[in-house]
Amino acid sequence: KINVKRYKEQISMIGLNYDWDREINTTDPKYYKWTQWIFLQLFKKGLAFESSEPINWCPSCKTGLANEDLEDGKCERCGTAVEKKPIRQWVLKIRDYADRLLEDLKDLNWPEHVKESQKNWIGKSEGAKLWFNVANSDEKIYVFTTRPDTLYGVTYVVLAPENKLVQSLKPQIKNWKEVEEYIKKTKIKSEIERTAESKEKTGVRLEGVIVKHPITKEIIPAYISDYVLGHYGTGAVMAVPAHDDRDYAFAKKYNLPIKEVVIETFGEILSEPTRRDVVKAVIIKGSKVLLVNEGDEQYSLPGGSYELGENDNEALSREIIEETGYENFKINDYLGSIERFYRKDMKNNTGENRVRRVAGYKVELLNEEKAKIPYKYILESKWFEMNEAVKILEKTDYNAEALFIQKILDKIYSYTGKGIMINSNHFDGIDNEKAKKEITDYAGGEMTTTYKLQNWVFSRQRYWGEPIPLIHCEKCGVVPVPEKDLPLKLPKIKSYEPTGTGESPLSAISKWVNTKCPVCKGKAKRETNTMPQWAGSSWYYLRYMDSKNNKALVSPKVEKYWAPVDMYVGGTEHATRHLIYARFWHKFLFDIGVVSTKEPFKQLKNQGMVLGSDGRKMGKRWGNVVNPDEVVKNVGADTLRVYESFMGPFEQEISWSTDSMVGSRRFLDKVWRLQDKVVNKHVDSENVILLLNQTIKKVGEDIESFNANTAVSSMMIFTNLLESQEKISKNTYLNFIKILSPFAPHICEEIWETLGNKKLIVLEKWPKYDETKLVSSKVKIVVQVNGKVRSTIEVPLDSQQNDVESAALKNEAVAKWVEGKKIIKKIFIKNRIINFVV
RNA sequence: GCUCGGGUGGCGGAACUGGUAUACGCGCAACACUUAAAAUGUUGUCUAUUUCAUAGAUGCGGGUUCGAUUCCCGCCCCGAGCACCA
Repeated sequence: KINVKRYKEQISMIGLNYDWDREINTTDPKYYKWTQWIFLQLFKKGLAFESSEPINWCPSCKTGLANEDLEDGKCERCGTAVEKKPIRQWVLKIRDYADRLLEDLKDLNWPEHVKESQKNWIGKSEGAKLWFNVANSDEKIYVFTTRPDTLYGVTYVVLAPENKLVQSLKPQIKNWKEVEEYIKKTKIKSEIERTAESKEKTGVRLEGVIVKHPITKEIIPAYISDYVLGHYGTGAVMAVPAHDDRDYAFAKKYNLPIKEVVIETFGEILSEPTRRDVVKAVIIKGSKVLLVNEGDEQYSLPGGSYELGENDNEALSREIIEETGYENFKINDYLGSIERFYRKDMKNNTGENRVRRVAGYKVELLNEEKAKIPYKYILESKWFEMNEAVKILEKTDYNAEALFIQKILDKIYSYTGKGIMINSNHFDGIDNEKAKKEITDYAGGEMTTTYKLQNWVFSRQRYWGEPIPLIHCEKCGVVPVPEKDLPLKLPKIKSYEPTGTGESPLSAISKWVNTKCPVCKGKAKRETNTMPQWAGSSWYYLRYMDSKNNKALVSPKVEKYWAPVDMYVGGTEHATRHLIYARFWHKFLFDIGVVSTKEPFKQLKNQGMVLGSDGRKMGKRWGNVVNPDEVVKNVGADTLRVYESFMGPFEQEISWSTDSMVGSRRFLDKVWRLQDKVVNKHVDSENVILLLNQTIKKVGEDIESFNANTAVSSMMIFTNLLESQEKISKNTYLNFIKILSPFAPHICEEIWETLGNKKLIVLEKWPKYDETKLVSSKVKIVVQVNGKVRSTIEVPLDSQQNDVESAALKNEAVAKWVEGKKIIKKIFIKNRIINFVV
């Protein structure tokens, strides 16, 4: 109460006012009655459920937290690293609204980055659900994948350590001890540790678990690894090392097979090409790579086509020796294949339409010894820096081969792009995008959608918070508190300390906890968890519309009149918290007919924070807080208001600068002194009349578009003009005072009264500007020669091209540049510019 | 790594739809008023040069155009969001 009072005082001190009749307080039982009412509606619609899954637990605050309450895996309030702990809790099914929350973003007039944040947070991902059978078991391993097209490339499956399936498979797991240990180790790792170690993959094979590939029926191994997350998708993945970086890293570490099923294609796909497959070597020496000269300024990687019966290694070894002469090398990583189409008419072609499957290998040169007698196919070879070689190859017919070098440079060996299918039976040759659905169908899976958005952990084990209005009855189970009994108030209590056991402090108040079941009148206990701080703020804007209504949270008639909120201003930190929760509740209230709009806030703006003069967030920590009381005392409330308006764009963070503030004070002093020039009857010059009308227009528009800084700037310009006048008409001055009054209400009221007005200036209407007096009868025209400004001339408004031209050419500064030259072209834009091209 | 913003004087920042870049304010300098200071006013203040002028500057490099802070392509830097999301 003390804080509210103080805050109101400060607000009033700087001349801001609100309709305090509508004031609300989310902690007032009269208000939270309706917060509880909304919860009951959610409960009745099955959107609130009890769960005891592991959730984020802050050991310092001793309470569970929602995902949205974390920052980098730490508690947003105290910065403590959260743990995963199974706690009985109430959860809201915000996920059921994920699609609508995403879809309806499109029509909102919100800052792009806020929409983007919400989009990321919701994290919609389309793919397929597939399953793998486990031999000698009824269990199936379900996986979610966005790449069902790569199903033939699966060489193992991985379960999240926390996946329940691991427990069900226990009888078959021969190395249970090892597996159990790994699960334990994962559990104690905090979320941050788990992601921090992302480079090095770890895991344990589930020995004895025989998994069958759904199509090929091949037996593949199963692993658990913490690179698979329990709470996303199905908590299990099919691993395709050839087409996923993470699977590749894991496969390399545990020596698992890598099977390529999608390859990139180059060139246009031809009908009836001749096939001639080749194998190519990326021979590395330090940061350099060897290219061979194919003649005609064409370079390529060494290598060539297979001879009868040769496998990749044999063909490659032979080709390297033949083309480069090097004899001692080791063939290392397979770099994947590509398919390259060569048309007849290409530079280095022998006259047939040809397709080549090009397989690449990384080759290590052991020493630079060459064969004594050169082979007849030997080519001139040359070492290049790898990134240089990429550029050279890209200019040749062999451009596709640059990809192999790029893979080494990027250190990424899996291919995640588009292409055509290979090694996939009858799906070979088709486009991988097309294969997604076809292979899913063939494997008996289904296309599905997953979200990153987690359901909302809605209960807290704190005292402060709205009690969740539910009753646990021994016979009837969970029963809602009857609506007529709302609000369910918090009991008075001595100790607010959290218990730390995962139970709220309320659980210790037996008088409050023990109650009767509203259904069977038998023994029952109250729910002791409370709601998070977000609950009351998720709908408060609706209560402003009808703050005193005790029959409904808002009457439909009133809601129809006011809603939705036209302009909502808040900090950017609300992007993935309050603004998601409020949208969710609003949509729910829409579904049950309480509100008439799908979205709560039509337009959103993020105000930029005023930072300390050191550029840091104001706070005790840095001792850089600017106290408004002091500022008002020193320079006045109006100066503070003008300065804050003028300092910069509304949405931008700006450092406070007491030094710059004097400009605003000087401006107001000037305005004050202008009173001395005011004369009752005076005809202002055309300049003054024009600028007055322009300024009225601009300030009005700037206020609407939140550009207070340019509004103030234009008023300063006008003031400067008035200052240069001997006399000013009272009418002009008073019109100006009217438009200044929202920025500097105190001084303007004073001037208004001094000049003989009886009523307050705030009651005055916004002045109208005269459309006919916005533009001068003469305009300045910029004269350019070859696009360079050479002079400006003054001509009557709306002068025709001919008149402007002759006037411009008479101008000395222009004539100088045009003299003796031929004018090729003239560009004329009315009232703006004339440009001679010579 | 992906996505979204942004980069303009010594500083805060302005510039409509491609049409005089640097408005307005701060700071700084000189001058006027004053015994002096403050306050106020006047003038100047992007850079270089040969300073009545010319040339070059809106993160860097290209392009389109008579003309680009504005549009297109490639890069660099800063801020924000997400991040082993299968």
